[in-house]
Amino acid sequence: MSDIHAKLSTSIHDAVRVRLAKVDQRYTTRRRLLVETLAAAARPLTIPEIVATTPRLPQSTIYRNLTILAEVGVACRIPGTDDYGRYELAEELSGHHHHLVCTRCGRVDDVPATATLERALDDAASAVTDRQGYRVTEHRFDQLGLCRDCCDS
Amino acid sequence: MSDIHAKLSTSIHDAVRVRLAKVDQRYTTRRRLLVETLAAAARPLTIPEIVATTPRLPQSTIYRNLTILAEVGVACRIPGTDDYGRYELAEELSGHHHHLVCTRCGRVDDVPATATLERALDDAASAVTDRQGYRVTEHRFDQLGLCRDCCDS
DNA sequence: ATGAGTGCAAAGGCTTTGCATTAGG
DNA sequence: CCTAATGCAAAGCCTTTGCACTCAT
Repeated sequence: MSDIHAKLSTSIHDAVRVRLAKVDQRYTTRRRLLVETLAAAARPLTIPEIVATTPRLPQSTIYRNLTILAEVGVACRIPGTDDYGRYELAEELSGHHHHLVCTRCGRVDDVPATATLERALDDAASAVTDRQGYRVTEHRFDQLGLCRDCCDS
Repeated sequence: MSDIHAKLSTSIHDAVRVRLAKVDQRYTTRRRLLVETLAAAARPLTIPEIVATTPRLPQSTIYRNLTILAEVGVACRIPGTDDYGRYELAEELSGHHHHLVCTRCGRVDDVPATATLERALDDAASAVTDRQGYRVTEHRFDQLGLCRDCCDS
C-alpha cells in the first residue's frame, strides 16, 4: 500500500472514530474491518460480497455494524436494481460521486461527479424547492445500462 | 372524468393490451385495475398503498401482475429509501420524469424533467460510455430531502 | 468491573410460489 | 373448451432481534 493510501486510510479511521465517539460507540476491530473493506472497494458492495470478503465476520455483525455506521454518517446504503442492499462509504468520507448500475447483473460502480453536471443538478434542485415545497438536501444520479462484462457476453 | 383523461386512459389501455398480447398474456380485469390505479396516482405507489386502493385484489395478485406488467414494459419498480417496493407506469407510457424522495417518511413524488437538465444528464451519459465501458441506456435522477409535510412537522 | 460489542440462532416482514379453482378468448 | 389467471395459504429470502458471552475502557 502506498503512502498516499496509508494516509487516506488513517484520516478516514480518525473521522470514523470521532463520529462513533459522538454517540458513545467504540471503534472496534470489526467496525474497522468493515470500513477498510468499504474503502478498498471503490464501489458499493452487497452484503453477500462483504460476507465473502470478510469470512471472520458473521452476517449479524455485518448487518448490525453497517446499520450503526450508516447512522453516524460513515456508511450509506444505496438502492440498486436487485434484492440486495449495497453499502459504501458515506460521500463525506469518499467524496461525491454518482453510480453506474448494470441492469443485467446488478453490479454498481462509482463514477466521479463533474462540475458542470453538478451545476445542472443543483439548478434542478432549487427549481424543485421553489415549486413543490420539498427541501432538497442531496441527490442521486444513477446511470443504468450494461457493464463492460454484460456488454460483451 | 374529463374527456382528456378518458382519451388518455384509452390510449394507455390499448398500449398495454398490445404489449401483453406480444407475450400471449391477457388484459384481464385485475390488470386493468392496476394500470388505472398507477395512472391515477401520478407518483410511485407502494404495494401497501395499492392494496389499500384496490381492496378487491389480494396481495398475491397485485405482486404477480405488477411483476408481469413490469416485464412487458408497462410498469416499473423504483427504489426508494425504505423497505417497500414502489411501482409506477413505465416512462414510455407516462413520460420521462424524475423523483423527489422524502428521506423521513419515504414518500416519492414525480417531478417533470426539464430540457436543460436532460441535456446535462445526456452529456454525462456519453462521457461515461466513453470512459468506463458501460453502455448507458437510461438514467435515474432522484432528489432527496423533506417533503412539505415533513418540513412542517 | 461494567457496559458496549459480538455470535448464534430464531423471529420478522416483504415478496414469491404451489395448487386447486375460476374466468377469459 | 382449454389454457391463462386468480386466490388462498405456505414457503423463501434478506434482514433484524433476543440473549448469553466476550471484550474494551
